Amino acid sequence: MVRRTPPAPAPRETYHHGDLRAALIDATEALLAERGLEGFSLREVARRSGVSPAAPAHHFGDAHGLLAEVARLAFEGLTAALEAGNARGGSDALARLREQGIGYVDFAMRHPGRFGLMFQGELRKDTTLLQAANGTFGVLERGVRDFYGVPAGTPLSPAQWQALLGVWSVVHGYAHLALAGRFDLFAAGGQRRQLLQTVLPGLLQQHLEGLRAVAAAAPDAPRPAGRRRAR
Amino acid sequence: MVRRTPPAPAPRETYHHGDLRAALIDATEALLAERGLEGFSLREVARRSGVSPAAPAHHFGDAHGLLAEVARLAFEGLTAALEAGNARGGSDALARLREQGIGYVDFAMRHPGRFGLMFQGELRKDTTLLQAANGTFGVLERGVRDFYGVPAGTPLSPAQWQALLGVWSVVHGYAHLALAGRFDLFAAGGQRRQLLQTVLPGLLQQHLEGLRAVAAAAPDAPRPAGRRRAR
DNA sequence: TGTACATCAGTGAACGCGCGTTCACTGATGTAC
DNA sequence: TGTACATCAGTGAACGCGCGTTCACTGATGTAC
Repeated sequence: MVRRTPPAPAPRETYHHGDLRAALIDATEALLAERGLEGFSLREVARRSGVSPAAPAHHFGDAHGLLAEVARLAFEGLTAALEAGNARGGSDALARLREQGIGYVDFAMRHPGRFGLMFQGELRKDTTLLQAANGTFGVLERGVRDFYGVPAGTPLSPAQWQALLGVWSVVHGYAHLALAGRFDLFAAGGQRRQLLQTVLPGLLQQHLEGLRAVAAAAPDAPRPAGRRRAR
Repeated sequence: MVRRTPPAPAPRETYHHGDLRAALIDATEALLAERGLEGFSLREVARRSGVSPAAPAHHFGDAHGLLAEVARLAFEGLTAALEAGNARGGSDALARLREQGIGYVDFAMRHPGRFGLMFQGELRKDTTLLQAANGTFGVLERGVRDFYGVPAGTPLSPAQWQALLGVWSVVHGYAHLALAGRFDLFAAGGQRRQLLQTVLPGLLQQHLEGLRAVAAAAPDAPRPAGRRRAR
């Protein structure tokens, strides 16, 4: 919608780019992070990659193809971040879930362009991306199952659904508000990274302890998981 | 980015529209809800309002002016929703905070176009809108102060900051995920409204009870608020 | 109640622009022999 | 090791399109007298 003067394109010495595919993806992520999906354009991405507007077609077909690939990388990356968090949590189920949550927010902060794309745009209708999404959020679900000791296949109780949606909501909301700059009121610039590192873990820990109390009290959640092996 | 054939414009009998200003705002919200900010165009809004592309300029100056007005309404509406929730909560500080949270999510579900606009786009640089945002989220902050019995002016303790960011995150994340269709895995179509009505209150209640426990334990939070008059 | 006229709200054609995509092309790379 | 040639990766001009905004205009409304 808004017009801007394009930044100077980077001239190139060789005819072939070398790694245009990766450059286009990087430029897309940067552009999305700067201007959001409404500021995205294939020509601008080509410009930033120092390449003619027709070049991207050789790698991604069309604009949708490029965005779909960035979205695919987003789900792949978030899945990896959640699984790494889970591993980092060690032998305590609550710690594993907490570290998944920290991984979720950390991924969003490191890849704002990718993260935003997962939750907006028409890519939501793409069935392969829907499957990727299910895979990603399935890691969180397994974390909650792990926490409550509910094996795959067994349906979750209402209180356990509530726990899953709650953990997801709290980390997602934190990430989205932080990226939208809504925490800037409380901490400007460099302080924000510190906010992430100090406030979030405590906040999550507290939230999760609430889940443990519920698990202990609820008749439909047979046992709070306590200490078990990491997956 | 994507081109679509425009829906048939609604023809009009009279030369003057009657209430074009309101019609443009409604059309903008609907368009934002359908296609997001990247699908917004002033011409499409004019088309849907059955009016020539030049007509909106008489009411809003330019495209930015129209979006800014919708954003202003968004902050005004969310402020009202939070305050109504607070009043609905009655004499219990925890209930007041919980009802604020339910109001937050309910507003988002009823006005997806407005809600999205508050957290994306370049309107974030507009200083009057920033003030409106501070006013809106200040209601949440007052709710937390109320809960912990911390008068305005007194700085919040770290644990109380954590509580504020946590409540905000959980309701915001819930709203954003629900609007992004990410809960569709668990509940399709009509069930989603039910999900809102049953899962969210329990989830919030549980989260808030965690905050109460912290308040009772932490030395920097002098007293859990218990029962006090609603503001 | 009627009339002159200022003001307001909308028209529709026109403008220049950036966009996505196409096309015939060309430079560079790699492979078969 | 050298050469012919297919394949690959990028060019740049061109296309048609929808966009936001402008402009001179006109129909409708409301107000002064």
